[in-house]
Amino acid sequence: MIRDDVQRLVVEALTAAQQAGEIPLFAPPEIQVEHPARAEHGDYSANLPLRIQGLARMKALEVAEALRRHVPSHPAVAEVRVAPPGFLNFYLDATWLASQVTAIVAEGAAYAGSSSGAGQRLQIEYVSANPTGPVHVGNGRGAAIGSTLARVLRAAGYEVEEEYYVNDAGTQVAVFARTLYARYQQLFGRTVEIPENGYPGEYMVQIAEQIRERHADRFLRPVGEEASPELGELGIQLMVDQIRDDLELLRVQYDRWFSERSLQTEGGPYSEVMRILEERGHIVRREGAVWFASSQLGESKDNVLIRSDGVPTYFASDVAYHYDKFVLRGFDRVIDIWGADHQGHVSRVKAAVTAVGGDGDHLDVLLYQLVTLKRGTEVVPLSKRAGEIVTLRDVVSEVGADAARFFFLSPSAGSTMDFDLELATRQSDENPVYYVQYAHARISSILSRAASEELSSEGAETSLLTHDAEQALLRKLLLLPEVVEQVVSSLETHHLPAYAQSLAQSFHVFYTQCRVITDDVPLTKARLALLEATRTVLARTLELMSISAPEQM
RNA sequence: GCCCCCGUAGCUCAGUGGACAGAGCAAUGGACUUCUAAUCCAUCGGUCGGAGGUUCGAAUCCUCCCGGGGGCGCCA
Repeated sequence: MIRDDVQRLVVEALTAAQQAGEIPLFAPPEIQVEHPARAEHGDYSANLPLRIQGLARMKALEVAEALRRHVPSHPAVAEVRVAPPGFLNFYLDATWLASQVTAIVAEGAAYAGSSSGAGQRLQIEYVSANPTGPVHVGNGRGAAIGSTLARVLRAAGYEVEEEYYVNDAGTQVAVFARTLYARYQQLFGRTVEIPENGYPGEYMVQIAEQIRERHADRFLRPVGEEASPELGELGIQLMVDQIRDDLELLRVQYDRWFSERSLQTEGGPYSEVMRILEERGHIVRREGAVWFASSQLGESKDNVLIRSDGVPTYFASDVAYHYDKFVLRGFDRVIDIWGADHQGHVSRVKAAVTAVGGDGDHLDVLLYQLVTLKRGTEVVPLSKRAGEIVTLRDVVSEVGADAARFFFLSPSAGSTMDFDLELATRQSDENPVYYVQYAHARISSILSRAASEELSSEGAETSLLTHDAEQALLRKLLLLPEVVEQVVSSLETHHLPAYAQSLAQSFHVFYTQCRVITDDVPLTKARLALLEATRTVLARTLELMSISAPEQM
């Protein structure tokens, strides 16, 4: 991408200036090239002179002047200027800029891809909500972030596997099974209370009904006896099916659903990690429990792996699960996306990964702040145990997958977000996703009209694209590869909706100021080429977020 | 008490070492006989929570304080 070229020019200029004896010899720091905030400062800016003024024992402006004299010529760069207090500013060539539309259209759906992750296998795990209830709005945020990140990382060349970790073991599942059996018995007229800390939600009744429909009274046992384990398993399976369906409504699909219970088979990952930890001296026994001696590894405390009642903790499963990811399946990188309430879990999992033979530094845990659901100013409780359960399905069916995804992706993961149902269901121009999609529909409309008039961009003379609005749009088109790279390196997906909005804005301004189809055939051709490039980039941006790009609205 | 995240325009949020702090929405005033007005243009709006410090340069880094959220050895 062009920014890398500019960076290279700066490096070459420094080397040449040093060889010419105009700047003393020293190893240069990292070269930073950025977009100046103000257009008058050019398209790209290097702060190198300011950063090396001390090393060079020269004034920054003198350094900048020396560098400027040695910047090699480049077809994309029209001019290089020195600006106080010591910036080196690069101005793109208008004709070169316009010529990029051809390159963009040629790349098509592959535009802004790269090979920076080529050859690396990456696993990304997200949502992984307990299968004891439907996924809620907060899970939706993790789902949108995770699935988008997976797409972007694939675009950057990583071999990505998306996974959902099904917590089908442990106490919550047992409580789920007891609740289900109570509901099931109720369907047959028995007066049975659901367990005290069970799951009161209506969905449990529906699952019980599904089971009754398929299996009639097969799971009914004499009064007072416990349910057959099979009933609980069946219930979990039905719950997982529903979670899968709900997530698909948000256009989220996994490569694999990984069962927690599968870790605990004889000689499986769970017993394997316990053996490894024991061998390496990371186990202590105290107060009847088995602990991971993480305080020896710099953690603030030890953590329980097996409770005094003999039941392994969630943490123990997680260690086994990450052992499976890193050691057994050999992923080069692993990304976990968790709600911020799991924050305390991060460092101990990393420590454990390293302790069982992986590398905790190859694990990135992305935390997103929880979502506050609102109706206007009123806060709606999300808890699975509260009376009103607002599921992800409810929200998606109200506002649509496009708007839901755009909403979830817009704020940075570290910011808490309010999801206002009232605002999101209002399908008005306040909703930014329509603004972006409308740009795509407008472009499609013009292109189809051009096609019907047998006009095309073939043989377009792109150098005619000199209007300010055209040039601004062109600059925006060139930005997507940088945005993608930023998402890859920061794992922050919120840059995508922001970019989509600013790209749409540049297009709408262009649309207002420049008529595409006119009697001026050469200009019409050039502008059709620009439209094709814009549609390519806009569609690509939306596709990375799994948001649809409508032909008409 | 300790740890993590957040605090930026009326609201929702970008910007996390660069040049005079931005966007959307809201508010106010304009623009359609023209390829989609779900659009565009203009105006209004900020002691960047507070105080010190580091730096050529701080919303950004460091220290302390205030406010909101989350977490802290046998829940997940």
